[in-house]
Amino acid sequence: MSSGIVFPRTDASILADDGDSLTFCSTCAFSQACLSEGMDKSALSDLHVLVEHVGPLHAGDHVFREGDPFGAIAAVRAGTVKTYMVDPDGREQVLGFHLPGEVIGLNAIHDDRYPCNAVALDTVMLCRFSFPRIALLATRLPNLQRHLFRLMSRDIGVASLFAGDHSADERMAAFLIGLSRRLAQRGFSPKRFQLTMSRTDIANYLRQAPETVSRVLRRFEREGLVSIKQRDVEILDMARLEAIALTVLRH
Amino acid sequence: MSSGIVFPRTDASILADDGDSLTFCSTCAFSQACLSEGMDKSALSDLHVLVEHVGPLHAGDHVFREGDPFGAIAAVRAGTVKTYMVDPDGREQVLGFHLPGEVIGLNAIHDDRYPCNAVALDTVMLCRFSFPRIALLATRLPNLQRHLFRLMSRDIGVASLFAGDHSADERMAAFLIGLSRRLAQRGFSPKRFQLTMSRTDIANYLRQAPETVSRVLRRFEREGLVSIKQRDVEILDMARLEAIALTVLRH
DNA sequence: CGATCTATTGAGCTTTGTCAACTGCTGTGG
DNA sequence: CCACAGCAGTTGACAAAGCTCAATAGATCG
Repeated sequence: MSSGIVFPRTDASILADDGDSLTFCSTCAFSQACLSEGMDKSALSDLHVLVEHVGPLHAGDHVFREGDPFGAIAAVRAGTVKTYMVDPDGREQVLGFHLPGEVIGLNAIHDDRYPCNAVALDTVMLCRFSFPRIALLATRLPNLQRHLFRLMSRDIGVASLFAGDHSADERMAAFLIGLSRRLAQRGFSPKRFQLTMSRTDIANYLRQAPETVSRVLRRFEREGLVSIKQRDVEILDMARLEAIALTVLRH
Repeated sequence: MSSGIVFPRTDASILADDGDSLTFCSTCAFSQACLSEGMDKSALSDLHVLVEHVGPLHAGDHVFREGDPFGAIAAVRAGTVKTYMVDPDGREQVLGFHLPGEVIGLNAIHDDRYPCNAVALDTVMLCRFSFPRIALLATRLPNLQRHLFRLMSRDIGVASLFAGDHSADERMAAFLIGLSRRLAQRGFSPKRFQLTMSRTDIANYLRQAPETVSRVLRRFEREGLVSIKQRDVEILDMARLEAIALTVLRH
């Protein structure tokens, strides 16, 4: 990391938790969410029995590939995972970027195969949960069932956010604000963060040409909305950026 | 209906089932799906206790509105339901069209409110399922839980289908093929059907101007792919239409 | 049978994509 | 340590897909 910005994602204190994480796993998405939804400690320990800690994966390593038989969902503990499909012409379609605390693989339940690829963009740590086992456990733990339903329900909505027809500016603003909020939710700085994905990936995700992404970012910078050095982003005018993103994000 | 085409959707024999439907409900989405997934008859009767049959609703009637407290999901038994959101500028965004056999409201679980509006486009019959009750039942009936997970998982994928950047032709072809396949799945003709939604709604759903929709449809007609009289569609060259739709639908 | 709404068609324009050139990192090997 | 290769990102000029505006045609419903 060449700049002076410190990114908690790679903070040693989080990685150092690993030793204890099988028994407590303080950074695991499920544990945190389940606790906050009132699940008791004994239920949590049930949950941890079926957790498999995976990683570290390195940039380019795949978590799963399109067509693989579905067996498990995974919570991202550290790093960024990109999900994408390859269309019949061989063109890549980026479906999403998944940050610490987020769960991938929920769209594979339907036909028991992963419908997309998932690849690490940087150093990634995961918790894998066998789906058959977590589903079985969910019949005994209504709060866990509820949590799973809510996770899936949210993904339905998220998928339709960027489906609207919005201008390049609106999409980019929404992308940056979205990242900022999701990072903030996990305790990272909402104003300064790193883009772990290439411009090409961002462009693909936003359904634009990489050139358009580049132009919009530079214009945002000229207008004093953000400061961008390579992949390091600083949001300078959150309010104005949020205003641009409003039609996409809706709040 | 002015043309000579008969549309099973409005066929008297289906509507006439209504009297018996509370006890057997042969057209109910859940019943059929659950049966086909190996759920036994006694489980089904449990399910039917918590079903509330709603309808007929008429064109323009709302099933639920954005912000309403979430209480139930609903399976469409007859007719078409359109889901849409209204963005901060007051512009409508069509999220989807829901045909007989399809379930709406799954995206409301996450924050206990419906995130969108649902309105009948024609005469609509519904089965409403109290979600708290069906979730509770699902803890006793693993097949029901499984069915719910699969329904939600599928919706995640569907939402991202039209998110790609595709040409007007590809989107329209995918829209028509998609309708055709979904109707076929429920026993309707895959070659002849009615567009229950306006051109404006189609355009909005496909993120295009109504004029573009009109032009593409007319061109498809000139090229011998389809025949369109008002809202009655006949697919003349399924193979070629599917080929155009391929990059969107992926199979 | 007119009023109104929906759909179609044409003309011009805007946004964004495409193509091409160039810059500047990063990493490797001499 | 520097030179060079290779890739990611930026910038400019141009093209094209699709949008907007405007006018017309057709359908529906009282």
